Amino acid sequence: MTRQRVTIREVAEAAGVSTQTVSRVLNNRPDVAPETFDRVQQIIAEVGYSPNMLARGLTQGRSHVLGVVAFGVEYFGPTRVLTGIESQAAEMGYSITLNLIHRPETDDVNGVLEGLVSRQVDGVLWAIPQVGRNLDWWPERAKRLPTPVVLVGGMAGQESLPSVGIDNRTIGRLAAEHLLAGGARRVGLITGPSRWWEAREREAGWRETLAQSGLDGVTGPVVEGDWSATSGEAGLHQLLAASPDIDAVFASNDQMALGVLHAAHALGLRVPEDLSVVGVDDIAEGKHFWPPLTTVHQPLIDAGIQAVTGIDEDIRRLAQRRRPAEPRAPWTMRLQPRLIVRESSRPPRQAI
Amino acid sequence: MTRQRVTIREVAEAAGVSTQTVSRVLNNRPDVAPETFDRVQQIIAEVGYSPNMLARGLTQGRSHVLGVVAFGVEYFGPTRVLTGIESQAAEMGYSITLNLIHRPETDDVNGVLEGLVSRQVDGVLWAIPQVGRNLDWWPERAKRLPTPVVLVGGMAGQESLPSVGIDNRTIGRLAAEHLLAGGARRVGLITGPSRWWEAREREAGWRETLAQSGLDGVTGPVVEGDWSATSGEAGLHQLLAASPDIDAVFASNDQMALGVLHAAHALGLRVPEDLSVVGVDDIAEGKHFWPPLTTVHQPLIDAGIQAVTGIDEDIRRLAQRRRPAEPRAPWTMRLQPRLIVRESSRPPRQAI
DNA sequence: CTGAAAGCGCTTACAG
DNA sequence: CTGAAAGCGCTTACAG
Repeated sequence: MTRQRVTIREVAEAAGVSTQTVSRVLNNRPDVAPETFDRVQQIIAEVGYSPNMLARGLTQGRSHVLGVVAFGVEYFGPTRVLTGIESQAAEMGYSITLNLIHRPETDDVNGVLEGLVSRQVDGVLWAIPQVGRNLDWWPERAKRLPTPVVLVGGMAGQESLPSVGIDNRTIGRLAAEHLLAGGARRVGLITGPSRWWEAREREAGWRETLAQSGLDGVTGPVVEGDWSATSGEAGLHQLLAASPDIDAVFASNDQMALGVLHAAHALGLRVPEDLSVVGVDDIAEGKHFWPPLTTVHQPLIDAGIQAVTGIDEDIRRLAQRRRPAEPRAPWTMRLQPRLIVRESSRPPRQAI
Repeated sequence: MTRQRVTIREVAEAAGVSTQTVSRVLNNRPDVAPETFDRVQQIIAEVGYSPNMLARGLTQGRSHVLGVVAFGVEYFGPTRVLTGIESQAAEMGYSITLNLIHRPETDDVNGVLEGLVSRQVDGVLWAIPQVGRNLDWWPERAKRLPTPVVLVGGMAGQESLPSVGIDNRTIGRLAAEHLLAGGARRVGLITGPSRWWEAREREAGWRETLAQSGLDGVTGPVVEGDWSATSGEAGLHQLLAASPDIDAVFASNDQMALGVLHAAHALGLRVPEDLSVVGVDDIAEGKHFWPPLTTVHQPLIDAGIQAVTGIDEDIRRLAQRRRPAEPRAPWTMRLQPRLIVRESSRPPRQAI
């Protein structure tokens, strides 16, 4: 931990050139004599020089850092998004600085934005779910930020800001269609917290699809969980209390679906014979639940990748146009979920 | 996205003072007249000034950034460690820059170190598991780094580098003791990959404890998994093939334990009556497995917190002593795991 | 193809 | 208590 950091100046002296020639080599500029280029590069390797990105950032006015603000990292979704962001960022030459928010609705977020601006990040990736009105102020706030912002994750409803999200309504639709195809006549729902936009969208997709089926009474009771397995477990009890004849349950995530499976076992209900169960997320464990869980997969890694690709484009545009810089128009990318059929749900019946 | 960034100079002009007076206010120096202080601070608020950390870092020679290198973030362990690191870092005024490594044994890691040095991080938190010989070169490499390094996570064996880890041997011991107390007479093991130091330590603790029991034949067969539930499922089959009379299984993580539960159901084995199962990690879902999983909890969030606290201390020491800077002696912190008894294992028998 | 000068936005001694 | 000067390590025009 004791090595003295070597600067461009020492490299220049050792090579017998000026510092900006070294700088040219560092940045792979074409206008350097081949011999000079090689000599400098050799010295760089010899002395183990590596450029000071702080200094570079200061002169260039960009840090090559992306600020990522994410909702925890203990949940499946955020983790996937972050994985996509990190790998794509590395790919494109960005570092990321990570801030974790644990209560998406109430945590003060101005402080972290300040911090990111202070650090001169080139762009901000906002991977916080829309809960209550926690995104209402965003368009206004974003305008006063000196960098592009991209919303990423579940929300795809923000028309006024660049965003990449998942089509949550289709998630509900896929689940309901699958349940109907398996012969369900009364489908209960365990939704996520109603303040969560994603939860409401999934519910809406579920509700629309069941209504369109024309089957009488197929839309069963709805109870609100908190995404935890424990709430899914309690949820099944409530559902059965409200409507003992339900033969299928859509849980708005896999954890709650796990709770449902657990409760069903405890009650002696057979899954899927007595009760079909569908979750959302496609967590790795789902394949090994008992029985293996049918679920709806969200392409969240992709969402992370697309968000980085998109913000990079925004950053470049901003850098090109001289002041006054104009961002490109808000863009939205909505990725499609995919049904994964396993054994917790009755298989589609053959058409007669 | 268009606001012009305001600098210390403009604040100084607006306040009618010099830039270093503004700097003093920014850094809460005592030697400023109260009226001046207030006036400057008001202007700062008015114009929405926030300091450029790149410039500050350049002059101060420290970035207030911690470089975190972690093994993925799709697994439970790394996620917990990262959560601890992030919260403690925020608490202590550090930002973190995150690099993810997906293959801990083979991925080239020099590039990410270079990158961190370039970014002038104040310290490096290395949260990569010890697999094969991937840590052998570390002590040598660390010496040539200009910043402190702390190893964090499972490994606590590195005497030559500061580190905070979990006592993995005790994990194996706790599991084996619990199984013995429940009356197990033949205990199989599904271990993690043998190239993983953590897996070997857990196995050693398990083996020692069983041997010390003096019970003949209590040490059952060992099969090697890859941490996945799928490998746990296959593992139980192999274990039974090798020794049909096993009445307990220790799985080296909860995912593999889940696979064991799955396979046991499929085979019609009752858990825990026919087979006691114990895992490691205490993942959130474990409570809702069927039956709820007995496991060994690792204080990984704490490990992350302690790592940040420790490296902060190292950073401060390094900053105080003028060159030649001497790091404090390598320190090691080993945190203790904790058994969580649920229903997948037979309860301890009463002493006669 | 290469270098002398200026500057990015701060902080650190050094005067007063 | 406050300011003029220098410098952190680079890059960006500008000359030649």
